[in-house]
Formats: sequence, structure tokens, C-alpha cells
Amino acid sequence: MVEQSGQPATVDKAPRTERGRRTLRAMLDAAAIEFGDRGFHDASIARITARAGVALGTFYTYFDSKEAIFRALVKHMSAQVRSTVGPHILNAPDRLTGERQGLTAFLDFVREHRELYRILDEAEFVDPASWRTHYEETVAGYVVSLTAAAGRGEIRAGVGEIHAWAIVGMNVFLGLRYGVWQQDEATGDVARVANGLLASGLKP
Amino acid sequence: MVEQSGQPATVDKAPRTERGRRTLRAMLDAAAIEFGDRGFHDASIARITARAGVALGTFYTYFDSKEAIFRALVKHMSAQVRSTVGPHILNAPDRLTGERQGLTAFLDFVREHRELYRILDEAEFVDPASWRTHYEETVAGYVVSLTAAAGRGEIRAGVGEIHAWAIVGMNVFLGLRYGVWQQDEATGDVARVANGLLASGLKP
DNA sequence: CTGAAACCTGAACCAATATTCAACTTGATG
DNA sequence: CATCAAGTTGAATATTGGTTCAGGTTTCAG
Repeated sequence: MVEQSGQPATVDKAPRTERGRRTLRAMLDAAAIEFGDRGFHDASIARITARAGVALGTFYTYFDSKEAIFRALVKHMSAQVRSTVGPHILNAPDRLTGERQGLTAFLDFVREHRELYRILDEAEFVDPASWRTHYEETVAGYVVSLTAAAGRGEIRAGVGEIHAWAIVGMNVFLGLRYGVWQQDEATGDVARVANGLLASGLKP
Repeated sequence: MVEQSGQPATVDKAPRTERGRRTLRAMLDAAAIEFGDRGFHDASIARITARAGVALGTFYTYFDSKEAIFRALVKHMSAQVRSTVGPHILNAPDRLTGERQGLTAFLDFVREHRELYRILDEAEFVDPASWRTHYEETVAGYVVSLTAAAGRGEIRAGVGEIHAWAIVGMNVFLGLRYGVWQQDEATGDVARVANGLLASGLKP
């Protein structure tokens, strides 16, 4: 019975039964908590399985390594952010309003999932490729949607990649300060102020 | 001979001779390279001392632990960024011009010290307190200087902390993309475009 | 010149924990 | 009920590299 899977030489670890799916999900949830509050290196697999309510060895039924579950988590959270925030941007009457509503949604999401930053930030070291991809894809999405908005006359022309990186950086840092570190301002207020800056700039 | 030092229980590890200062400096330089291209956990003290041209044990003459030298490095680089970029902002005719020149200087600095991001970013996990302080102080500086500029009428009134976080985030991400990852655009051009956004925003 | 402080050396120690594995349990299927 | 794949178990293994230390070497004030 030689393994006949797709590209990688890795054995297929996907669960085949409902029971297996439950266990895997429990382990991912436990890992989010464990990685979130101890960081990758201080996190221990024993603690993850304990929290998930299974034995140590069970871990390797579903993941090849500590890195593997971390990677799975990054992928999962990255997709979660996108699918939460994306619609808020798209369903708005115009791009600037969308940007404001998207930022509000992002800040709300971050407050619900404080471990997000810890995990995504640590991906820089544990899984550099996905980390870079996460931001490059986010920015690419911005370039497309900003260009379209410029075509519709909702924002000024000549907007490109540099603007997209600037806006993404802005949002990430606002999330860090007003989502993760302190929740002393209403997310809508933060987004409104940031949107004012983004719309009209600092000129008197 | 009981230790009679100041606050902490740690022994004073500062070098007392020129020879000692040279060794310590060599070790800091080696550490910047080692941490920069392997990250904190994969970095090894043995490799740092090897690169510095001293024996393993010498390390503990100057630092209490691996964390300690990392902390020293973060402090050093954080100060270096500030003292490099600061003057460019202050010596400009007005705040917006200063922001542009400061960003150019920052991008240039990052290109000269690619290890900066790797080390500062990893401080989130190795030395969270300094990491947070680094950004909070940076932002605090922005708030002061933006408020002053508003008072002089160089930028519009009502600018505060939220704007400062947004601007810092913008600069950090531009540094990542156009400083660390790729150098496909002239730093002055990137700064000019970003400054256009910051000055006038996206409105048509 | 001399003695002591400062500095340097590198083998040995040790704690932590990711990973393996051989045996056991569960549950669906016919 | 019998069978078997899927899932589970947890003690044992193996590796790694930070840290210690007992003794050497260098420097320099007096």
C-alpha cells in the first residue's frame, strides 16, 4: 500500500470520520489559545493536547510537527480576517465608506480574537513564506479595489501599490493599538478619524 | 566581597578596559548578524562568539543570558533609528516636508540595516516590554510634533493619537516593502508618493 | 617588576520537550 | 458477531544548545 497522494511526500493526515474532525478542531482551538498566550516556542504540544482533552500521541495523527499546526492556524486565521472584513468593504456605497466600515469590522474582529496578532506576527519567524504572502495578497487586493474605485471616480486617479502598502500599514497599526492593546475608543470612532485622514490628508 | 551595585541583583558586566570594550562591541556586531539572519531561537551563542572571535565562555563575562544580549541590541537599534531619522524631520522647513525627508531617511536606513526589522519584530516575543515601548514612544513623539505643526498652521487642526498611529504604521509597512523586501523604487520616490497621500488624501 | 583585577578558555552539565512507536479502543459495515 | 480501518494512548527516546566553572592568560597601576 504505497502512498499515492498529490505533490508532497507527506502522509495524508486529514480525518476520515466525524470523531476525527472533532478532535482536529479541538486541537486547532487549543493551539490558538496556547500559541496566542505563550508564543510559538514556549507553547508545548503536551499542553495543547491536554487542553484539547486527548493524549500526546494523538497530535501526530493530524499534524506532522509543531510547525505544521502553526502553519494551519496561520492559514485559517488569515482566511478568517479576509472573509470577515472583505464584505464590509464591498457592500458599501463607495470605496471610502467601504474603507471606513472595513476598518471598523477589522477592529471589532481583532478585539474578539486578540491572539490574531501574536500568531500572525510570529509567522514572520515560524512560517515566513505564508507571512509574506498574507500581506502581499492583502495589498494586491487593495490595489485592485482602489484602481477600480479610481475608475469610478470615487477616489482620485494615480493610486497604486505604494498607497496600498501605506493604507494596510495604517490599518494594522490601528488594530494593534486600538484592538489588541487598549479598547479605550469605540471602533467606529477610530475608523472615522482614520478615514478623515485617508480621505483628505493633513493639509490645512 | 558582597556585590553592592545599584538596583538589580545582577552583577555589573560592563567592561573596564579598552580590550573589554572591543570584545563587547565585537559580540554585539556578531549578534546583530546572527539574530538578523537566523532569528532569536535559531541563533546560537556559540555561533555569536565564534563570529566575534572569542570563546564560548566569554559571552557570560558581558551578558547574563541570550535574552540579555538581544535586549541590548533592541535598545541600541531603537535609539539608532530615532537619532538617524529625527534630525531629518526637525531640520525641515515645515512638518510635511519633514515627514517626507524623514521617511526617505528611514527607508535608506532600513536598506543599510536589513536586520532591523527581523530584530525589532522579534522583540514582540523576546522582550515585549521594550517592543511596546519602542512604538509608544515613537507615536508619542509624533503626537507632540504634529500638534506643534498644527499650532503653526502647517497642517490642519485636530490631529491626535489616532493620526499618529496611522502614520507610523504607514511608514513601518513602507519600510518593510520598499526597504527590506525589495529595493525596486528610489526611496525618495516612495516617500514623495506616500507624502502626497498623507498631505491630500484619496478624495478626487 | 610584580601582583591582582580583568579577561578569556572550552569541556561538561543538564533541563526541556518534540517526536516515535507498539499496543489498545472505538465504531461502522455486512 | 466478526472484521478492520480509524483513532487513541502515554511511556520512552533523542537531541539540542544555554549555562556553569575551574583554571589559564593578559593588562597595567604602582
